[in-house]
Amino acid sequence: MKKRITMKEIARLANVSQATVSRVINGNPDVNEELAARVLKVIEEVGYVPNQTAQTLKRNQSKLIGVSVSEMYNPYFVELVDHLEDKARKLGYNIILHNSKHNPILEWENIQNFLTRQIDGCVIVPTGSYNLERLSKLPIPVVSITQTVSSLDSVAIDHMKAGKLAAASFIKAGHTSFAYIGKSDDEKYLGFASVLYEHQLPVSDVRVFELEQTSNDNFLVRQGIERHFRQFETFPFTCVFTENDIVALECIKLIEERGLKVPEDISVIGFDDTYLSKIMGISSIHQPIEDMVSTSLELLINRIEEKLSPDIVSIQLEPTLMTRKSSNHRRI
Amino acid sequence: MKKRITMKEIARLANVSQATVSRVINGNPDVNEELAARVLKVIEEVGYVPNQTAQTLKRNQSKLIGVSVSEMYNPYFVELVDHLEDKARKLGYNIILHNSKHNPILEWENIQNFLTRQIDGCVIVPTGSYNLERLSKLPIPVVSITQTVSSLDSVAIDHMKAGKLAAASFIKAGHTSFAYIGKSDDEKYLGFASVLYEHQLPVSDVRVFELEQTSNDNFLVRQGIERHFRQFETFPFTCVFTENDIVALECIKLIEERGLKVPEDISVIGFDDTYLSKIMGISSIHQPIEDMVSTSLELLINRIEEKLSPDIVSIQLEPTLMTRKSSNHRRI
DNA sequence: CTGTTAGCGCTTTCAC
DNA sequence: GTGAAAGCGCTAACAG
Repeated sequence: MKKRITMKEIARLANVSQATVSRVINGNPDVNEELAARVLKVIEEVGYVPNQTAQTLKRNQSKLIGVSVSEMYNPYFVELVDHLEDKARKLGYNIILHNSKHNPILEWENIQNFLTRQIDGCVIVPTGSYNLERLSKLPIPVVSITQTVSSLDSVAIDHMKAGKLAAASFIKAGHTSFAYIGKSDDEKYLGFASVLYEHQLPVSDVRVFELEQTSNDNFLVRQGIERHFRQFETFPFTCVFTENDIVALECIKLIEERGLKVPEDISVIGFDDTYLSKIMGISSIHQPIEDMVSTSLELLINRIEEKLSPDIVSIQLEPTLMTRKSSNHRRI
Repeated sequence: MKKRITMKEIARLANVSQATVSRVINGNPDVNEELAARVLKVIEEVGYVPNQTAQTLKRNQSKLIGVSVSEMYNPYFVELVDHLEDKARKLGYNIILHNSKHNPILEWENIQNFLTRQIDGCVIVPTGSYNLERLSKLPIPVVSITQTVSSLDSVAIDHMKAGKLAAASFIKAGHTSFAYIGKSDDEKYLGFASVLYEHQLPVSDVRVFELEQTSNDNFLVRQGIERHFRQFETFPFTCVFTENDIVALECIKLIEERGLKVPEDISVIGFDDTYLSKIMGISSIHQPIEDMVSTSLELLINRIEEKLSPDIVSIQLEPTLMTRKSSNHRRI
């Protein structure tokens, strides 16, 4: 490797001390203008860039943020990463990205790697609860994004509220028989069910379909839904709320392959409001990604700079329902 | 910030010298077993992780690879990033990600930032030719991925061949009138046209539709295609080859909104073979992403380790056509 | 086999 | 205002 130019070299060329070069670079105001100009000129000429590694070592801050997401198949997480990168850069930080692939072991390895890299803080989409305990004991701040967890600072939407929005929308459109595809212990579903309950609708009749795969592999998602749907000659529900947009899309395709129409026969509402739902005209619960990212980063950086009381901060943002073709139909 | 534990501290606790701790960590075989065990025990107990920043400074290698992609909307690039991260990690490297958003200025800023971070090498999806010159003069190796460029090492598919595959497939299915949506100076199109020419089909009649946006915003893609399509009462072509899957998808939607059927009336072949085409049953040119990523990384790392002759390496991989519903129809 | 020492590139007192 | 010097955490000769 060609040797990179160092500050020492700049100092030699500009005929000043290394300390002065450092001062110029860091914008120290009380450097003689002429000297500063000379240094800047040399820097420009040789295309010197400071060695941030050395700065990190000396300053004991890397300006690096670890980002761990649980997957990249769902476009929702991609948008998250993209905004995190962009916003972090604007705040003077870089991100170092890891995909934990829903694997807690890999997640923990990644965290260790982050530590090794001297990251200043970490934004994480947790794989589950497996590492939360250790995560909260890390010597650096950690913010959980998209999931509210009790042991960490977190920024997420109000999932309960999201479920309520979907249910309310279905009820308003005249639906009386419901299905939900996703985990039954998810707050989305609790919110969904609670609204039905409030309207004295038979919550116990809601068809809840649990899937092993809800992303990663569309074929498996499809198979999972199909397995559940196969048990019905005719569907005992007129609307479906799904855990994410990928599931919603596969669900709609399966319904249409039966010769039924969406939304006329069955309405569908997805989750995440990714471009998948936008392209395909699928109604979906919108998560304000940019807000979530800005909020997370602000929170994290405040923690890094130790400006906050030690209490855990838990921020919940408002979901909104984007109604599109797939649920734009009134029953009876 | 809580003070992180250092090697010195481990040395003190294990009652050995710092150098010995270093030897143990780096797996130096000739350390007394008993000592090694003692050191390992302390490391385990206090949860010590080495400071890679210091290692970087000392060893003059960061084990960091810069990755710059031109966008994240097209799922193709996401897959690329995901595999790069995964594969790099397995090779002992981490990636630092930047999105240049098709902006050469931002791209160059990102590169400078990479340099600052002491990356060992860089994998880039160039925004265009704007920075290629400077890129080739960097003190670290750079590999262009997905695009073959003359001034840098590169790994890409044979775009010419890809265009040929699409054309050959259309011709075999009996098509005689063609359209292409994408840049006309793209090798894809050159390959496409060359096959028509070989078959004595009227190349000059091929409808070439250039788009300003081919990703980023589906609505704009849609509008772009629509603007071109609007000029026809009936389409003067029976098949369309598109620059990427997003364009293919929007194209199909617009055709179907006209009451035409895909593939019966018009066949469509996309590009990239992303999950979009898989979900939607769109025929597409497959790029062997994993191969491309492995090859790029191998090449890059060989460069980093200076095991290669200085000649520019240009690797072209084979594209394949994945035939799905959107082009699965034989004319007459 | 193990400890001592120099120094990676930078920032930051501390003198002058 | 500027330079000299110490030291961030680690590795790698060099001695012993």
